[in-house]
Amino acid sequence: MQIALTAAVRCAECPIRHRAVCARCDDDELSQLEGMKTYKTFKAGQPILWRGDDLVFVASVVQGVAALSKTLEDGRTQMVGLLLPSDFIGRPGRGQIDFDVTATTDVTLCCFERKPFEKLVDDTPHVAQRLMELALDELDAARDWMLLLGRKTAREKIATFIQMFVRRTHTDEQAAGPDQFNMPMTRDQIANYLGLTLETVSRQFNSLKKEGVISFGDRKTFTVVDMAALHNATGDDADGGMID
Amino acid sequence: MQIALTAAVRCAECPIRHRAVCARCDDDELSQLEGMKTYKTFKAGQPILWRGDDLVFVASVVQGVAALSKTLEDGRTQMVGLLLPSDFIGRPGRGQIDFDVTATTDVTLCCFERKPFEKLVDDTPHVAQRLMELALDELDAARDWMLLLGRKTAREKIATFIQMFVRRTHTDEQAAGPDQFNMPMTRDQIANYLGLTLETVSRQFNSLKKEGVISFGDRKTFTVVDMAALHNATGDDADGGMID
DNA sequence: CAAATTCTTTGATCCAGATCAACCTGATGC
DNA sequence: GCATCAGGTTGATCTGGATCAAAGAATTTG
Repeated sequence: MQIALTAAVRCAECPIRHRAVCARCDDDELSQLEGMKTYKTFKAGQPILWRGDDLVFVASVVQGVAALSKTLEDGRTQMVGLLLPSDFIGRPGRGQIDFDVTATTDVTLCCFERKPFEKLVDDTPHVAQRLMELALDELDAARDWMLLLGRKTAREKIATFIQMFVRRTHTDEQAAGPDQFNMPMTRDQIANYLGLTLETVSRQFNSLKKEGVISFGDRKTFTVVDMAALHNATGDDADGGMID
Repeated sequence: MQIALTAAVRCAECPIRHRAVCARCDDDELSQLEGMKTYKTFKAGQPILWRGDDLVFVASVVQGVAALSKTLEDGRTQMVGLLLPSDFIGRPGRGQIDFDVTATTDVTLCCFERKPFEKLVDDTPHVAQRLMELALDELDAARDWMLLLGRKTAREKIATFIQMFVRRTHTDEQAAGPDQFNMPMTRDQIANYLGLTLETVSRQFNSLKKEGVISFGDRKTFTVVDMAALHNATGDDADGGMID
């Protein structure tokens, strides 16, 4: 889990920091792909990609939240990744994916055809390098999540989730206050991300609220009242394991 | 989780397939690093790297098993990766790691200094590409494990673990029979990998044995008697989600 | 605005797996 | 050979979260 958002620069043509595609949008690599860019939108709940689909497009999330998830034979599912604005779908050399991608909220994607994108990657070493960096970030995040799923209590899972979400969110434009943030996911979706049930998620949220660690007015708007207490509840040690 | 072992070729100089460093050892990229290569061995239980350590070396596992693990403040730990022979430690651009690496059995590593290795990566596009591929394989494996940790029952976890282990192992030289294999990990280590306790691991192993799915003579030697039943017990659907 | 629908909360009960506690078994050393 | 010790098994009990159930909000629809 990374604290710092990458120092990505806003692409001149695009209402989004292309965190994944390009950490230095000012270098204009992506301009080579201008004209091949299309926006697609998906309604909350809609599938974006199914497991096994051919990846015709790669895409940046412009707005909204999407989720990567895996399902067992009998229907139990587990989210294995969250895609927030600036996150990227698609990797060089991978024409298929092994998970479903679903719109968690209404989502806008900025899509590029796979072919020219791969050519760009091949021709531009530092873009390739940047994509490697991002894959490794995802790997780190996945491993943090493995620790959470394997060993944390329900309370610790919720606290970790809130902390992660605030960190990924609170520099964004839509941040309404210091540690206030919008929670665009339902209890059920959060449960799927944390390996819990929705009832347990609800109970733990309310217990953190009762203890004055967080508070929420509107059901979608949270404030972290006591950041230190929240961190304490995560079970992580002091620095939270951040590398960069 | 990948079924197929990569078609890596044995390096002329090295008693190991350099699965990670080089899928085409016959192209001799690694020969550029000859002379910088050192072997290091670690006794079972010994730490290899601590979280936060600077990575002076990158390394291939030649023999034995090592584990990546993460620890909570109060000592609970979770393995977040297994390193079997031919697996690789160290990524281009990452000078530090965010987990501990420990020898699970006695381990031999083939180490290269980080600096010349990174230069090799920079100068050799298809090695860089290969490393990206491997990072993505690890990411896939991590996500499979997230599903396991978050949603599978103890029985399903054990069955999945055995299946994974057989698949990663049974083409190796040391494989004694068709589906017979050596289990170099203790119940405790397996528990740490699966997010269980050692007692539960023991009970589930014995219950699978009682049902005739597996059998074991020596405590370290297992045979999968009924592969179909084993797969059935994993909770995964038919093809197990393999991409390549 | 009422009705329908989708989320959320809250309570009661249950159970898979953790925890606690012996005891067993095989390997290593002296 | 016996002692020690690290791992493994097996049983009894406990408990965190799941499951089942029902009753509130909020939001959407007509």
